[in-house]
Amino acid sequence: MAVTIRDVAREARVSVASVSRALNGSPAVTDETRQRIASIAARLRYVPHSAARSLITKRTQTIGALLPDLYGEFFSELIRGIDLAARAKGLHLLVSSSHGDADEAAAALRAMQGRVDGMLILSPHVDAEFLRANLPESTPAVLLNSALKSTQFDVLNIDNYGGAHAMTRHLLDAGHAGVAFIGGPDDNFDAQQRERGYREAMAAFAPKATAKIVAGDFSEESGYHAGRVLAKDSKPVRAVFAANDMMAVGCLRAFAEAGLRVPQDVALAGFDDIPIARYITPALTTVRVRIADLGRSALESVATAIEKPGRARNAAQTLACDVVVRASSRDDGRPTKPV
Amino acid sequence: MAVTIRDVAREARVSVASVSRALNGSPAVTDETRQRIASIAARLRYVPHSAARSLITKRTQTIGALLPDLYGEFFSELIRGIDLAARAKGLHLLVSSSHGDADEAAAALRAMQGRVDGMLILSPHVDAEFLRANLPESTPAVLLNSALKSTQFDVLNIDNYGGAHAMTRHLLDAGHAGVAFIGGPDDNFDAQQRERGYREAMAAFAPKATAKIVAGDFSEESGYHAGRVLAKDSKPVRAVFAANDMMAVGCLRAFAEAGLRVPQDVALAGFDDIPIARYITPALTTVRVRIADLGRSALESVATAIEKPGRARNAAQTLACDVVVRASSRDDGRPTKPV
DNA sequence: CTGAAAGCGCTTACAG
DNA sequence: CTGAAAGCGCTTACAG
Repeated sequence: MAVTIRDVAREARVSVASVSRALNGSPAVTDETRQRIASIAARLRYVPHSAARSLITKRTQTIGALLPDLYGEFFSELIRGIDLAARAKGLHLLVSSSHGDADEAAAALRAMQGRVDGMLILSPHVDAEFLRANLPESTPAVLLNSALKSTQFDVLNIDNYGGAHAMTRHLLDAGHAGVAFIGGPDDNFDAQQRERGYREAMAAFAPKATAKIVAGDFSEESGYHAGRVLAKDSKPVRAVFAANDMMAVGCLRAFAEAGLRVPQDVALAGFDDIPIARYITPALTTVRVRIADLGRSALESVATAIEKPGRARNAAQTLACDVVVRASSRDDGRPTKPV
Repeated sequence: MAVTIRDVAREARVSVASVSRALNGSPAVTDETRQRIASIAARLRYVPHSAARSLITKRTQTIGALLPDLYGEFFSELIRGIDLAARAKGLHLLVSSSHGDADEAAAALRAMQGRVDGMLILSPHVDAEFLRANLPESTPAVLLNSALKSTQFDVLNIDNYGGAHAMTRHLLDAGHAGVAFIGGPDDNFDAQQRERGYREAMAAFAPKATAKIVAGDFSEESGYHAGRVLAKDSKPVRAVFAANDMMAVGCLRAFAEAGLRVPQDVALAGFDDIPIARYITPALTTVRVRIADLGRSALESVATAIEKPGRARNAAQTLACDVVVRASSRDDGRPTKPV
């Protein structure tokens, strides 16, 4: 019922081989026959059967993306970047998201086997052991936001360190000598890098001040608790840098309850630039991550790995972040309405 | 290099036919051979070649999702619902998002042809004409949030009408006799349904009051302008219902500038329950849409359409919404901190 | 430049 | 219950 290459060949009075060559741009076809075949194929609305083609070419023209449950904005921005880049390269995108644990992620990864030419992997459950067990060595893959040092895969990270470093410096430059930090989960790669950025910026630009770190876990609630601790502190802090925006939101609430004004009494900053950041009062100074760029770069990296299987892997690449200054760290009398 | 069904057959000293039957659960195999074959296949890490299987079965076990650029949270929730349901059914998910115009959407739809067993389509660019031109009649498809009346496809909508109706009633019940409405884009299906819900609830529950509608276009900016108009009105309104949350956010800003307090002077409500809704001050009363449910239902509908090609289509199905009451419509002295 | 033929890795009537 | 064989729709050496 569906029209196949044989139908086109019959109609054009040529062999199926010629149809294949004409449609795939082989030079071994006269322009005239190519034209004729192309127009007949178009008239018949012929679409090559992708499975048949994959069977013989060993290519699916599809990239798989393995993603955990992610915050909405991050997820959609990432997919958007990946999707746009894939479209530009004529590649399809097979996604599997929402994996609660390592077993689910493993099952999803295995299920994609043979259906994709390469993989984009972003998952807290992924380590070297996991990949060895679930990803065939022959599958090109790019790891996103991973602590893994691999010679086998490309690794693409957000510049958590640089972003945190720059933000700490911004707060210090603004005259807030003592900057406290609210950390993220101990086992979280992003959190570790951000804390390191904070520590080193403090050591570099405020060598006399001591770094003050309160524990958190990226949740709003943990930010609230950290905020209460900081508000009660005997030596009041002049600036707080939370390792992510949600904790900054929680911290802000604690400060409000404690009667501390932001930014007049304390400056406050977060990390991620989630949409909420600009709508809370005061709008939150934060570090913006170029998520769509991350997705685009990742897609382009797998595409290259697929096209040139032998080439050397890049060292881990890192994507820049931007400091976004808003009212929460800007005590200059300007109104604190949404930016 | 990759292990095929022949390798398993050779190892198990049976024909490839038996391997196929054993692995696919055909009853025509002794339990003992099935066991032996299964364990050998596992040991060899055999994975059936999906293209080869698709070629013969005419099934890809894949659902395509065509999505426009969507607000982050909506997009990720929708994908999440679809993904979870697909996994439960052993189906893969091919996505194509971020289509700026009808041509891009058409190209994406055609590119998926032959790679999917069915389609989920959510796009403002899609109408009957578009589908006739770009979607083969034989492809099962479900339309999400579409005004289309189709006997060929299932249509799944959010209950915009019911949600707006319930919200209007809530505002009236709370004693705000005059409820004004900020509308969305004229050509937007959601916006139309929400406005209808507002009008009919007003007619039903406040027959003496006149419906007051200010135009908007779903942007924050348009909500801001509407808010300025309403604040200056000779007859001050007691409650404002914006057709989406972003406009409510803009309206809130205009009210703040005009010195109007929410909810003491005016109650305010939106629609969508975007994450920002609970973080602005005061937290916004709104209509929550069960987006993940929408995705799950849609996936299950295509799956059914694929399994039972002949069955009658459902009439357009509709998914319920919930009114979420927060501080912006609750002048009861409770603190207006985030809920 | 063009065609006949082999083969990619599966599934499934058809025999036995 | 099991196997030999055909065939799904393509691509690509191999001849000519």
